[in-house]
Amino acid sequence: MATIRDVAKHAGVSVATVSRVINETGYVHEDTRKKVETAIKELHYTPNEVARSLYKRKSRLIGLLLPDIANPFFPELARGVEDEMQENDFRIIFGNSDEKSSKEQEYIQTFVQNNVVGMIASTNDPDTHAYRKLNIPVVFLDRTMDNRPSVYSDGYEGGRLAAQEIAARGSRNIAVIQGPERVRPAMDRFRGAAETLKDLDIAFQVIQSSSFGIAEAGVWAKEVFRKVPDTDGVIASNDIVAAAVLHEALRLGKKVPEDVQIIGFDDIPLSSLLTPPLTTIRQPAYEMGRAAARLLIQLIEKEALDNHTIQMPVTFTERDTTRKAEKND
Amino acid sequence: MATIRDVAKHAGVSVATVSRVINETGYVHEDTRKKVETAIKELHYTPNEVARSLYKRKSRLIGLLLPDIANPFFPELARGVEDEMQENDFRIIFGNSDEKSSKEQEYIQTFVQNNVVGMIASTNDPDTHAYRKLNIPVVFLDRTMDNRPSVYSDGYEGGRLAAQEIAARGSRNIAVIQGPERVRPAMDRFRGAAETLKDLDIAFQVIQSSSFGIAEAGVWAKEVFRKVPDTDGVIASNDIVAAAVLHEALRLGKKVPEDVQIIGFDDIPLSSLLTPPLTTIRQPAYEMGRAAARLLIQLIEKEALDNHTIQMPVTFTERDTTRKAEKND
DNA sequence: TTGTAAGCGTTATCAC
DNA sequence: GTGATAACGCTTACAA
Repeated sequence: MATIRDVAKHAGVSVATVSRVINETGYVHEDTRKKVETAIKELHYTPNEVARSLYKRKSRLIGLLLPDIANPFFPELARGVEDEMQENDFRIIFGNSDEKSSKEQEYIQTFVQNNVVGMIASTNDPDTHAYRKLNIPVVFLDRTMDNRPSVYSDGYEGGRLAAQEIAARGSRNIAVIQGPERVRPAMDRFRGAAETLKDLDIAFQVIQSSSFGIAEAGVWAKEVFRKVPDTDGVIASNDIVAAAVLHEALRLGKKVPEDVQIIGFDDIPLSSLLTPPLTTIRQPAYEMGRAAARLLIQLIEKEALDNHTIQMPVTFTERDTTRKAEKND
Repeated sequence: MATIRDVAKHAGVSVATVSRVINETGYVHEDTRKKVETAIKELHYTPNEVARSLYKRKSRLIGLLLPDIANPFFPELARGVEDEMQENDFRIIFGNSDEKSSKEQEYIQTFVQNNVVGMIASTNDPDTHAYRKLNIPVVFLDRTMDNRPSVYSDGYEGGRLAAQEIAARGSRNIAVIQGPERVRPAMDRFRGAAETLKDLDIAFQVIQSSSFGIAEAGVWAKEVFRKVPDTDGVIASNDIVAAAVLHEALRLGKKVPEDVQIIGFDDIPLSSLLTPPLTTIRQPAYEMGRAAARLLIQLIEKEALDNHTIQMPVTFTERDTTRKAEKND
């Protein structure tokens, strides 16, 4: 690899001059600039980012910490983050936390060891010391805490919508699957749904689920029909679980949506490919990722405040696991 | 952030000594080691990886380049890579190429600028100059080239299996969806299926598809039933497309698998949640990711040869979009 | 407008 | 056993 010295020698100037043309900083004569530029071309020189990072104490790297990229909601988020970062010449160091604080700490540590300029995290404990003591900006994505920069969608409203719409479509004995307790958006959704159902005076039962994983989804689905065999509507904690519920309902010979209506959360890409296509509360995951990246960049460039939060809209996405609404216009 | 100098001062020794205890290199008296270790603890010192990387001209970072993390096959791969790397204290800089050579080049460049010690890539052109000139090991994953370190599964055999099994289950007018032409595994699958069908003397028609994306899958699915309305078996280019085909078949009122059998490729996590669950040719994506990471680590540590290739088995995963096999034992 | 040299935080060589 | 110190490749005062 050619270094800045090689370029300087080749162009017959000093390294300082080369640095000046690379960074477009300070004066440099047009002729010398040309010389330097051809030298750079000829030697295929590209600056060593590590040396830069060492001197400036900041890199063009950001850390992205997600619970589990294999969970279909997160790739969309990640893709949004990556696209926005890529367009702004930032690169991403990526890690999965599995919701484990130990892995999280480990990644946070290596992020700072690598001089990342910022971090995007989807964590259950945004308030821990580990984040507070960081002197780089952190944007919390999806999982979020008040008063910290974050991008999320309104889980409570999502839950409310789900309850309202499934009720409006005639379900009267509803099973609500409650997501993992320590996952804030899951709890928000649950609260939104439960409170709305209560207000509407509609009977519902709660099924606990302790994870969002594909592996366990089938278990929660079976649990639903074991605990509430005659349910005519289920509000699932996310689309994976909803898909599993749909699958189980069909397997039991129930008609969807005639016998049971099902509403999911997230609108992962495959939801529309299910049969029947899944009605769900959509979160704009890709856009959330992009928004988080944009916010982080603003924070890095000090163009945004430290408590900026962005709430994205959730939308009722009507497909065919719910019946047509009863007249309500 | 505390530096090695701070630690040295705090412990009343030289930086050299601190370095020795950190890296467990050279002699250091038990007592001084203790002193240094407590100093490290008290100051919460962690070595600056950037400085290390600069001096040693190698980091603990590896580059991972995938076509599109939002395509459900790749998160599994990525997760496998990440888990293995994480366990070996390597971190990942991640990028999506969108199969675009320009993005690919850009990432390769920034990977080397950041001193990555190795790279894992899923690319259509593993043979380009961009890779050949690299002086770090590269493992090609899924998309692969002979004579270069790679991990992939046997697409040809997969195609053969799909054809054989769908034929054994009675399909006689088969639609084979051919994946993108420049994607090698897709072509291998197609060849495997087409040649097998030819050998078996079974009629089939080919539907071209130019991408693996979720967005377009529905288009190819419609195409299938437009071009081959009376087909009784479709071999899809991957599970996404298979899911779309299943969806479309059901929408058209066809019975699956009675009227049409469907076989996919990959076995993405959601395939088993479809109704009916999708029969598919499974690739062990997660294990492939892990294997690629392991191989790369061996290459980095010079424990493996430069042309080491690992072929993973594909397996016929029988679920309910195919009929029970006709007696063939 | 350009060059010299210090410094970023490490590791490794060489004396002691 | 331990400590100075050069070096990794860059940026940026400061001088010229």
